[in-house]
Amino acid sequence: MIDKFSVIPLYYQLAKLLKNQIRTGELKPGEALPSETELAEKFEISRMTVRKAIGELIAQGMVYPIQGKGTFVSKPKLDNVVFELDSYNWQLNERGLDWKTKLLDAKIIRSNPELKRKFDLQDDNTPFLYFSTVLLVEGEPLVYEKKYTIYTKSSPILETEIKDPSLPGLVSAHGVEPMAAKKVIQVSLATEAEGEVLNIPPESPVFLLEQTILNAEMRPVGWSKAVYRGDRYQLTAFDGWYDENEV
Amino acid sequence: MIDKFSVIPLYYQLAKLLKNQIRTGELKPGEALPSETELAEKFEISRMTVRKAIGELIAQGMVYPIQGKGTFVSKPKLDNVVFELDSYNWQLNERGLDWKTKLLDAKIIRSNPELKRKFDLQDDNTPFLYFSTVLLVEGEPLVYEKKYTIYTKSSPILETEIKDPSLPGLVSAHGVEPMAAKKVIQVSLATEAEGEVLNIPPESPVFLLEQTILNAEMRPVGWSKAVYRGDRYQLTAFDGWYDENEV
DNA sequence: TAGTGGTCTAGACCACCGG
DNA sequence: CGGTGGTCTAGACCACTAA
Repeated sequence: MIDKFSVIPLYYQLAKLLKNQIRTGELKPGEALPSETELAEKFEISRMTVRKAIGELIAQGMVYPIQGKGTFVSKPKLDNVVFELDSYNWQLNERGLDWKTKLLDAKIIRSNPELKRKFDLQDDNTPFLYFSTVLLVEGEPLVYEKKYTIYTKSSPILETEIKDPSLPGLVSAHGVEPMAAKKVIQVSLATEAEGEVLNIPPESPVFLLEQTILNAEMRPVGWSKAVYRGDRYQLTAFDGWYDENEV
Repeated sequence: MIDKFSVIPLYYQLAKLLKNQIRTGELKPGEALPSETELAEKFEISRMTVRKAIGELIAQGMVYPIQGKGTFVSKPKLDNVVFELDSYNWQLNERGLDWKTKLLDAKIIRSNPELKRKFDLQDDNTPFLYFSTVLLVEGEPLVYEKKYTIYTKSSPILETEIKDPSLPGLVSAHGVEPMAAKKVIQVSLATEAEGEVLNIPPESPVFLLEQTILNAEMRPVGWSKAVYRGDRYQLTAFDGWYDENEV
């Protein structure tokens, strides 16, 4: 079952073997795997190698260990709700589509109550750098985004800031290293202005993506609100036990 | 720096130490970690223990190894787009909220073109089990769902099928073990009927979650379409480097 | 050639669980 | 108490990289 002279690592062979047993139902959810010692003896490999193999399964959530009892097969938990924003965005470069980010506006603005709240600030005079952009794919507007960062430098707006229009890029262009990001997606209806920019009727359903960039101290240093056309974007999730090398 | 007599595992102490160095900027993105041998000598622990510590960082995406060169600090990739469906759903049991799933309809139906397509079927006579439910939280309707599974058993609809109204639960109640699930989220506007069930005006923005359950052979065995109230649900994502024990 | 990470071994002791 | 997984060691050989 395991080829000790193969170039494929032993732990990898064993992991694949166990995964197959689980996927075919030879090992059913709730059942225990053979103990590490048993597996080591059966395949004539060291226990550490067995542990590395089982570690792979644990990392993938297919089994869970209980100290003093054994390692058990989990049920596929299909109630996971981890989604990826399916869009042209990720495939833009891969697909070779014609896309560009068009700059609509860029200016320095004073604080306002909403920004004060979003950035968790006390004073009222913090200047912000404001950008608004549209993502055009094949000439069609798909995303309308308004971005705000704290304006620390007193230098003029630079070319480089416009070249990387992503919010993390914008923040780091200002010398602040982004360390974390929080995003919230909601549904909404396009306003008149948004509809005009995105070339869709007002009241059309859209995704609303609010993004907050945090620095190492977990303080907000960037914030943006993006409107995604509902007719062009969707979120997808795929969960379960399957062999990545097969699918 | 590392307490060899602590109850805390050495690999865990070392992992935490390295994480801190990265988060504080002592080790910057692109820089190499000390080699495994160096770390082992410096802290007077075995190389295998060092490797286990670094393995944690690799799993978290904070560093990446290159054979023959070293292990390097990655940049925080904040363009990740992995969202969790934030809802009362997960907190229902934890929060002790009053919730229940109300069964609106349950019957056996014949195939139709849409189901034929979704289940990738040839013949036209496959019977389906159809359920429609509403999730009520604190008496308020939040989710309206229509579920379909292939009706294999000729037995009547059982109590147990109604007790676990989740789609995977429904499928497994029919003797088919669900192994994978595909979900797609879109935005939409509530229809007249949906608005009535959810107690919102028609044309309100809603999340539309389409779910397909697959068996071990990756064939569809369950399908559902759920309407989530847009004013009560949102998706959230949090990416970056932070210590899970601090946040 | 020297240094790196990748794999593997054959032990050891421990904490935990069940009978 | 014996069996389980959790940690740790001190070696070994390998493939890969760079000088």
